[in-house]
Amino acid sequence: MTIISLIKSCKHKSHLFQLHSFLLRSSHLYNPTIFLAFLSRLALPPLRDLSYSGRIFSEFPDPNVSLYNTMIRAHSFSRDSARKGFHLYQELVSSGISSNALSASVAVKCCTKIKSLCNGMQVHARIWKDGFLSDGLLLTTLMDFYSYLEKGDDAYKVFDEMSERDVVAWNVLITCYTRNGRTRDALALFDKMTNSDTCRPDDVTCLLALQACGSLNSLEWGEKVHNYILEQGLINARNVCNSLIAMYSRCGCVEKAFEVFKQLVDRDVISWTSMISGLASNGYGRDAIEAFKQMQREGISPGDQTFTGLLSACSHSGLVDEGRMFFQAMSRDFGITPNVHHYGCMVDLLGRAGLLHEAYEFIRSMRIKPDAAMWRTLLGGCRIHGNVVLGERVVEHLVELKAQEAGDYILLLNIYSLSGNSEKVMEVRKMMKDKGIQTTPASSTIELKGKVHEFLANDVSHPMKKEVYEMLAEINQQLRIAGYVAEITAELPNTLPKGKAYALSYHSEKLAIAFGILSTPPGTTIRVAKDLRICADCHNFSKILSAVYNRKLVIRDRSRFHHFQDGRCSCNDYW
DNA sequence: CTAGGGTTAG
Repeated sequence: MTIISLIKSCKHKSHLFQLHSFLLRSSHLYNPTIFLAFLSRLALPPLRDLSYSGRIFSEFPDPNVSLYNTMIRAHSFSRDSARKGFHLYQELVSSGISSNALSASVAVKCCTKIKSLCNGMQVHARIWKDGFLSDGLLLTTLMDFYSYLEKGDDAYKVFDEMSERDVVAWNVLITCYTRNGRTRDALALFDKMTNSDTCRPDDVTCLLALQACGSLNSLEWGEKVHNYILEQGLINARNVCNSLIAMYSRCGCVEKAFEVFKQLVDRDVISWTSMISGLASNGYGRDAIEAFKQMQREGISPGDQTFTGLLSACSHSGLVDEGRMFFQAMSRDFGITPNVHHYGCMVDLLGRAGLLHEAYEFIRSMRIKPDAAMWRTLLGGCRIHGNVVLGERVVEHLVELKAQEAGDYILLLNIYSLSGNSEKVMEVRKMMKDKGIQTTPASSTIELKGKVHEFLANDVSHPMKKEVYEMLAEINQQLRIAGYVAEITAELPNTLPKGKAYALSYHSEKLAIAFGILSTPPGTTIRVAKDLRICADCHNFSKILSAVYNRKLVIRDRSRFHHFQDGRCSCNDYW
């Protein structure tokens, strides 16, 4: 008994090693209970040592289920070892030792890590055979497995067949919805839980709901969840507060995010990172940098995502020198090796600032292989600065990666169009047609009374389409009086027979804005989220609209926010 | 016979 508590109290691997030789000498190690305690300490985090524990496990004369389970679990923590974990499970199953529900649970976990549907289904079949289907914990793991592999229907099926469902099972179901593009259903589920008396939302449920609100740009929903959190006294949970900060930031309300941040007493890296990223994406680059400095003064060390936020702050605000400095400091002073996101921010930073060749050289000098997203970022820079030569070269890289998408050709098209090369524009158009490149229409969403309305480019599906189009015509007229001229760029993928200017006025964001003007009283801020990048014309349109209609307008792009007010935009020339 | 397993925010 004392030996087991001794094992449990080991804080360092070296202590465990010392203990190991003692246990060997005193032959305590052949006691299965003691051996299990020792193995668990050595194989599981925080002291996890796979090779050492693997060796003593394989040397143990007659391993039992628990020892196997511990080893399988030990392998389930990382992608690299999870395959081995699954093999151990197979070994266990064929060894004649009877496996239990826990064995299946940790095996499923391994399958999730290696993303192997077929292995997971094998385990599922075994669970069925062994009659473990009444084990809630095991089924929750299984649900998470299907959800992670984007097999939503299979996850729902498991949920359906569960006899008892606790909060965690519900939470996994919500996660499954958000992961598989059913964000609105996730919120509906949250609602259902608040009204049920059997399964009330806990902190994790709230955090998942907030995540959904953030991705839908649904401020009203977010506030509703916030109220629920206050009512239930969940506001003291740090994970909930951190999610609130992220939600408000993602809805374009940095002020509210900051309020939550201020009231949070024990801020961790995630709190700071959320705040920094929120400030960054909303155009407060300098404040993001200040926050970063304050964070260090308070003794919180930054993580890799903190730098992603910080570098994107620099790129969105055009702070080139600062960005370069932080990028260097990151590995030099903080020991964080740059990842794709960091490199991407730097390419964006240099590209937006017009240092296109430097950006190109930067990509070539990277220690990782550039992915399509990286080249696309540079292509965006070429688009802003109208660099045809480099743009063509970048597209070649994308072709080489076999990753060209419709959006890439559209960007190239824009670049040609900007330089007035209409022949090339036609050529690209033809090429897209020949290659059969499908363009999915852009989408913009706007929330009204808790309901999210979606508009596509040239949309005719909305129930209020007639009013919306009439409103847009009226807005166009009003804006023209104020000097708005539709900018003819070739942004639109789907060319309509009636010509560009026509098509241009039916961009999805304009429809959403018209709907917003139509259905909210004057003075209400209009919040629109768009899945792609806002185009120059819509940007200009929004600027003038904010003055003429005296409205605040917040548009969330695929990467950032545009706050329009009094004829100006928060991002100035860096659109 | 013990113990040991599930969701989660940047």
